[in-house]
Amino acid sequence: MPVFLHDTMSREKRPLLPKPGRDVFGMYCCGPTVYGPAHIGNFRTFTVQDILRRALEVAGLKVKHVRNITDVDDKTIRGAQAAGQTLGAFTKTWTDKFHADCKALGLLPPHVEPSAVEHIPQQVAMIKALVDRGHAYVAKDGSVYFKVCTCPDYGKLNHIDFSKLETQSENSAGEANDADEYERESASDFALWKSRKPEDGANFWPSPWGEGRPGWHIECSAMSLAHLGATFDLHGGGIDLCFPHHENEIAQSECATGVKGFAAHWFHSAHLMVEGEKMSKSKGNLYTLDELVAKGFTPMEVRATLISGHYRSSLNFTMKGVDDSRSALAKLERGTDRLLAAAGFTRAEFAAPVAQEVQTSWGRFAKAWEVLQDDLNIPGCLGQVFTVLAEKDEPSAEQARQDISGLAKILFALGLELFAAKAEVAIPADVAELGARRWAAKQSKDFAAADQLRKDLAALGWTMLDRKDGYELKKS
RNA sequence: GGCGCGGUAGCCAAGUGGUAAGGCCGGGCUCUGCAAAAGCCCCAUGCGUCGGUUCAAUUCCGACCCGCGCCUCCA
Repeated sequence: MPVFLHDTMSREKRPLLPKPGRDVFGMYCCGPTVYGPAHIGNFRTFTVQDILRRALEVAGLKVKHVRNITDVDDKTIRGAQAAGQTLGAFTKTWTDKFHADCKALGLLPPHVEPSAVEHIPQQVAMIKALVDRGHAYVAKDGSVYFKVCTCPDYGKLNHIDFSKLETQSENSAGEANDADEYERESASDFALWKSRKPEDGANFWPSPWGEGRPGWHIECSAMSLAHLGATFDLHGGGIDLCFPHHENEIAQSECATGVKGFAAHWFHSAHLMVEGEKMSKSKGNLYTLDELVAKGFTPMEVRATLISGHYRSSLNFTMKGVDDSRSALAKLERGTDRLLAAAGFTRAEFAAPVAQEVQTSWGRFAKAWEVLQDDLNIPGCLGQVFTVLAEKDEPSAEQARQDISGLAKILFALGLELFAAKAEVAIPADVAELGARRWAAKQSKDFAAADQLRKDLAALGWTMLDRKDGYELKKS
């Protein structure tokens, strides 16, 4: 059975399969603008996309996952100038940081990660096609704009009838939407090519219309065309990109290639709230992965938190939520350990299946997989996993082996890596000594002394956990 | 105004026309010198409000209340 997913354009849940005659499922996801560290809101979207890709692979599809790097726009140019760096050096710094964060969060690298700067000739070619076909015009200053009124079905993704729409007098940022100011014929028209301005510094490229740089929307159209063709299977991004970015992509691509059906399926994920509030710079709640790690959370705990809600619902990210995820992951590990013991396997034998390998057995986790396949219901899937792990009857070794096969695939699809080596917390010498003395006191049944030493340890912020044949010191 | 999303226990969060998964927290028990850890058990007669359809609605329909998103470059 294929994976079913809600499609933004048709507003229906539809099966995900490659186009007839193709054997690879092509998916394009709008990637980060590399002008600073990505925040957890960005990573929610990328994590959900990662799980979709993993689930498709577990389902047996060959997937080509393309996710771009936006490395030229207002923010990257301004950032590079503020840092006194070239655009390339500046964006490389943040691209590297993005990759490091992705790896920590267990995101599989996309199969292709195109850079906008490296696809400027393709963008120019696409703009030229739009001009030649009468879908774009050149303004006095050499900028090129897409002429929305030449695209009759513009608005089809967002179900907006643009011919009837009154243009707003200002945008969401409170700035005037003044067509004249931008030399546009209509306020709905958008820039394909921006003529060179002094503040762009060294960041300009040649074009038939003079020096300048590409507009934002055209990047994704050109890169998806270059790597997936005029039509492909799925296009994803955060819900905020639905309009205008994705609407514009459709218009540009379909008008430039003359081929309708740009993306067969549109996949949008909802936004993250933080502690009940919308994330914003002014509120200072744009957490980065580093900030959460500094608070003592592991990236895997952050990942588990980011997927604790359905992708189409906004999720309230809280520190308590990450704490909850920590406890839940620990419970998942204990349950997995029990199952491994019942199957006669070691942790080392519990490896994630290679992506292309399709094992036949789901064991008791068939239901969990079924739930995940239904519009990527991650919380429902995890609920099923816990339900099975909590079942009373001890499974037979054979049953447990089948279960392990299913569980490994589920956890691979979710990208949840268990049993990661915990960071060793250095134990100060004085704490270690108190611990040793308490253990000795306990062994000699001097419980009064042992209790006092436990209190001393607590005063230093440490907890002592007694085992049968030893003890463990943990920071409390 | 246009186009959408959502309101389920203390917190988070699935789901269904036939009587509410799961996680966290909390409580109880077992184990234990103590403390933990672990295991077991308990924890919504209720799913924003009011109507309607139905043998039956949290689930469908309508109205209303509340929260949220996008509407020109924010994942």
